[in-house]
Amino acid sequence: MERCRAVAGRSLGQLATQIGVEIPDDLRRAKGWVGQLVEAVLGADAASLAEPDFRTIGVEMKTVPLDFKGRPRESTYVCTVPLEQGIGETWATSWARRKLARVLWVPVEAERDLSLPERRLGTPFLWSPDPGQESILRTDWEELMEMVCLGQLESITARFGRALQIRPKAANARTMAAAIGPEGERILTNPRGFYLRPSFTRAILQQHFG
Amino acid sequence: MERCRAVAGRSLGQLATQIGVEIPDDLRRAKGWVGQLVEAVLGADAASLAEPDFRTIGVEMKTVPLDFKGRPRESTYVCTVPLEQGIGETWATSWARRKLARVLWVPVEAERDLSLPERRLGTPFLWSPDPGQESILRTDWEELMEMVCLGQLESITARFGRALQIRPKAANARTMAAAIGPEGERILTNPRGFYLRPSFTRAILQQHFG
DNA sequence: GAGGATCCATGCGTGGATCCTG
DNA sequence: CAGGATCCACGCATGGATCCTC
Repeated sequence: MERCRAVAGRSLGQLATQIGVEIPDDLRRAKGWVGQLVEAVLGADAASLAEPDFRTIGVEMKTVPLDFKGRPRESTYVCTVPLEQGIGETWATSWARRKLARVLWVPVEAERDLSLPERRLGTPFLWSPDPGQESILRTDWEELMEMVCLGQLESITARFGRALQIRPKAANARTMAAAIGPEGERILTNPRGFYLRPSFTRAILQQHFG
Repeated sequence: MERCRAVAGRSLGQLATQIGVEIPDDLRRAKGWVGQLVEAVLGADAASLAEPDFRTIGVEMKTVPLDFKGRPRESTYVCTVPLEQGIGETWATSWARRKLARVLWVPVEAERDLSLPERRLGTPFLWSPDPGQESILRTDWEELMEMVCLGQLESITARFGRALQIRPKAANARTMAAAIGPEGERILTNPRGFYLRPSFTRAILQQHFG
């Protein structure tokens, strides 16, 4: 948290210079660049720094791109959807719940007309779902995973789920992974991920910053 | 087979120059180099050439390093041992049998005092196990896999098996994979591979070249 | 605006085998 | 000598997310 206070208000340009990484022209070919930069600066795993590993303290870091009004511009990727192994799982044991149990949110300016180097970080903060939020997440997860397990994956769209949605997550639409089909058979389909809707993330930010 | 005739007798130096790859000083840091060179020259998968894929004709290629008397200097790696998934398998359905069903053997000079560029290829030839060889392989495989499935993997040494043996196959001894333990529990152990003993490979060469 | 599609970095497993010490 | 240990290349999956059309 000390390191978090130290980065609040700094620009991506300053941070990139500080750790000596090159800044891409834009994010089209480097979509995860901001997240990886911030991980490195804060000393998470992905950086090969001799710093404490966030996993060892059970904290997941997520950057959240903000528009000029401070609202999330994008959904937040959570984890991949278990397309075949989901049958024995429950919300309590799920990968999604573990990922969302303790999140370090890092707000980042992300208006398109703001160049990458001049975009600044907000103040990072730790969050865990309150009972109401956890209940919504659990309900969404259970409804979606029930469909997945019953072979109804193909009829799931991103419109399902109040807070948690399922969307494609792959290099491209030709990428295939095994899943359960309508008759219980094995089918090949595009890999999917769980994502948090911007409206949900927005509520978290409002809850914290008032 | 036409391409095979064309490479017989050529040196590794000639072949490397032909396809424009650099020759390492020795094989210590490039153990698979010879195999990958020959694959590329013959137009197998691994080469990104627009040539027929050996997999499409069901042929596995193996280089075999020879001493000055024409005897194999090393064992031949076949495939990894299924440490957890072996229970439902039989020799008939096994990965090892598929790999060994049709092999293109490529003899290569490999005396240590022969420099890499001057080592020459012998004449490659296609081989499939004859009934006697298949019987030996099947027996070895069945005995070894029975031990693996019964949780006796840790007591298997490279001394087991007439033709097919099990030895470590990993980056190093710290690499771990899941396997079945003595009480049927899940244990972590070093990954293993199936290998053909040099004596078996030697018999194949004698059978072919007389 | 948001659903569907896509992009890069990196770790891990497989496939190519040979090294090396008791 | 050969059993046990190791090394590189490369593909694929995961983790970091944003792009890009309706």
